[in-house]
Amino acid sequence: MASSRDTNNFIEEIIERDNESGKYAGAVVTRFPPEPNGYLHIGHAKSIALNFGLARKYDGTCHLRFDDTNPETEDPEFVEAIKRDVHWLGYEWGDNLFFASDYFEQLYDYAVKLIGQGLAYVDSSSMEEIRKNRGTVTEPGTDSPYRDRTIEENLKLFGEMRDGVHGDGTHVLRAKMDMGSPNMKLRDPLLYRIKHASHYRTGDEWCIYPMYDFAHPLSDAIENITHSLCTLEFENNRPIYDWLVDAVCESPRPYQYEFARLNLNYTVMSKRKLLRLVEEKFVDGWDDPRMYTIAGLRRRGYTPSSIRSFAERVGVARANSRSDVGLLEYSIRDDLNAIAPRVMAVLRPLRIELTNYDEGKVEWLEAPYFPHDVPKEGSRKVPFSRNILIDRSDFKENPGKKFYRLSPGNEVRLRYGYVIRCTDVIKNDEGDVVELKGTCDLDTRGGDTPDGRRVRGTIQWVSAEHAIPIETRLYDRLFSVENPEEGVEDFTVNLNPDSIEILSGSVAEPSIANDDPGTRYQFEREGYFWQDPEDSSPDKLVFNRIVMLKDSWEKTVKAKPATIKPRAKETVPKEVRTIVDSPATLKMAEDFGLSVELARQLSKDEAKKAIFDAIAEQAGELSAAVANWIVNELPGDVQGIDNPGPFLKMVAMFDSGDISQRIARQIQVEVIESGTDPETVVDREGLAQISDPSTLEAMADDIIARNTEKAELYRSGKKGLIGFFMGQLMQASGGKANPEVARGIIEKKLG
RNA sequence: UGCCCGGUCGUCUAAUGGCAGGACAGCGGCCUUUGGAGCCGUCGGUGGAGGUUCGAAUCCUCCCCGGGCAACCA
Repeated sequence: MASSRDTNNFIEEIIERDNESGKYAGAVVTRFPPEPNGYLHIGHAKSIALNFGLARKYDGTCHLRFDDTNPETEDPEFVEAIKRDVHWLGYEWGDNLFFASDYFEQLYDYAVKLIGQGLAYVDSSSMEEIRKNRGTVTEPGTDSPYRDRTIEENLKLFGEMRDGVHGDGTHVLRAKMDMGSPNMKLRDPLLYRIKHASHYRTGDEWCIYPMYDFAHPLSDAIENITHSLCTLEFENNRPIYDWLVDAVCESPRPYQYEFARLNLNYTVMSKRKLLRLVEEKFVDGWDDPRMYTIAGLRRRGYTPSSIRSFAERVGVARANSRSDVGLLEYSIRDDLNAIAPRVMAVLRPLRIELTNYDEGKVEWLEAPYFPHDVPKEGSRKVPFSRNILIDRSDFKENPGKKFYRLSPGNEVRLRYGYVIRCTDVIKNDEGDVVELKGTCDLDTRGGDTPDGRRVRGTIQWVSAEHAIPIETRLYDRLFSVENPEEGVEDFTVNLNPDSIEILSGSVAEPSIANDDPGTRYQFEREGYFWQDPEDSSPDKLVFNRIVMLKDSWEKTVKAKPATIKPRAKETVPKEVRTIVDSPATLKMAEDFGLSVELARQLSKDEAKKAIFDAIAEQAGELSAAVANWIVNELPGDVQGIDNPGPFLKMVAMFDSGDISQRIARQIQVEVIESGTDPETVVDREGLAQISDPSTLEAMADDIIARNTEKAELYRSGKKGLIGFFMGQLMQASGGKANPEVARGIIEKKLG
């Protein structure tokens, strides 16, 4: 079976079909179209990876286009931030950096053209009137009184709008579509509005600005985009896209495809909610390492490649979904595991004095940067001395059964160091452990036990006199529930109060002083860390925890928190519905010998019922078979059957077993459309059904002989494999085998 | 309540009428100088009811559930 890596998502399927048909002569041009009004987040990263990834995969190009059509919210600061983020993620747009605002003149010309075609008009209604006339989801809208203005008048008014003679909100340009459309987006969508506002790129050159529905499709068309990918909420806008592009664009034209946006559990994703977190100081800015903005992830220490592989792993589909943030964490661990040097740091130090180790003595022990299973070289020396700092959590005065670390009287190995034993516990007046005393087995330098005794625990440590003080910042999920927005008025009530813990008294081994400040480490047994790019300095080293290590110890200790989610509630119909069939339906069933279900389905479908009604008489005894075929096998786009004779004959041939259903399906379009005698088609193509048992037996023998393992599996109980054998046989016979007979033979032979 | 879209292991995603597969998570084991990594195993799914078919996750009907749409935002 194919793995997820080499199966295509639905967009790749579309592209490959288009490449095969030569629709765009093999060209693939995508685009990432952000509006420069905020920072990019991990959801955008999915879209970026999709669009740029597709271009990369199909040897195409991906444009970076700023959709800057609303001067009131946009800012050049965001343009730079977005460019930086896209670039950081590892994608290049080369010369293909565009701005919708560069197309304003061209878009204006398109609008004029549309007016000239009678497809757009200037509406002078107020905002309230427009809103009122739009109707509701259940009621159609009503036409604007300005809808029938002459082309000349529209042209004049639109020109005046551009020239600034009208005030904000006095007129808009609308597409003349359909105020009665059940799709509300199509009720004469607005194309241009007047805004006497300065645009960050075009200044005061314009006082009318195009709306998304107008600018976006036409910008795609201008740039010769082939596949325009957006999120699901734009689905209802697609008809506008098609309408506009068809109106002004020659083929091959771009097409819009929608996919599901990324949602992550334990966080919020929308720009507005992220903005609230920043503005109300729940976090410390857009690049707070707890934020799933690109800037936040970058500062936290995520690598671009980890985000790309995350996007790859979540995939692309059309079903709304909420991905597990654990998958993102897996992605960064997976990435860093292979590249991050291991060093030792102690987050919450506890001193242990090794009373048998000479005071003032220092040994520099060899410590490899990578474990045996990471194929990378390198090592450094770490100092060992009488006073050692270990993590408080690695000592337990009353250890449980499965606690393998240090406890009074017991041994633990100091990684790359010695095996030590705890001899004394020193407490303060409050009874807190403040220091330990112990001994060091001098024969175990490097960690090996010459006598072969087993030491189960190994912990990290730092020599007290050589320790480098650092601050560590431990991040946890920003929200304490999977879906912060669910069931509450204000999502901020679900904020996790412990999403950050700052430890000012941590220490690290001295070797890190010589490293590049951008180094991502694994602090052994703690997690992946790197220096905070904003707050860390040589005087005060500050480390962010990028992600914890997977910890199966935590899990065994902590009583499983209630991860038990309420099981999907049973779906019981609110009321038991009784289907009441109309007398006409029952009569039809009676008259033609149809099952009630079949009659019901047939009467439900007007087009199919009409087809049946027209030929029912002629069908005679065959009427039930014909009705069945029409309901279940006739393609939905068949409008009518002009010449029913051949079609009836085909059904008869299927009914009598002359041809298989598969073959009948195969030839039905030709038979219906051209009225060819089905017998002619069958003879010409040699499609007669094979029902002769000896022929089929020979085929079955052959297939079974070539698939002995599968046959064995079948015999041992994997009955689903019958489908495999049937498929093989149908393929071998060109679809002509009588399936019923064939199945019987296979089942008998596989016994 | 109108229209549109969707519903496959706990999560994400394949299977395009023919073997329900993969990844993450979980569980168990092996290994281990990181309670990491790795390796092996395992648990686990087609929302429901009918219909068509030799055969349905896939096609048809009805029901249930979820999402989107009534900004001069995108």
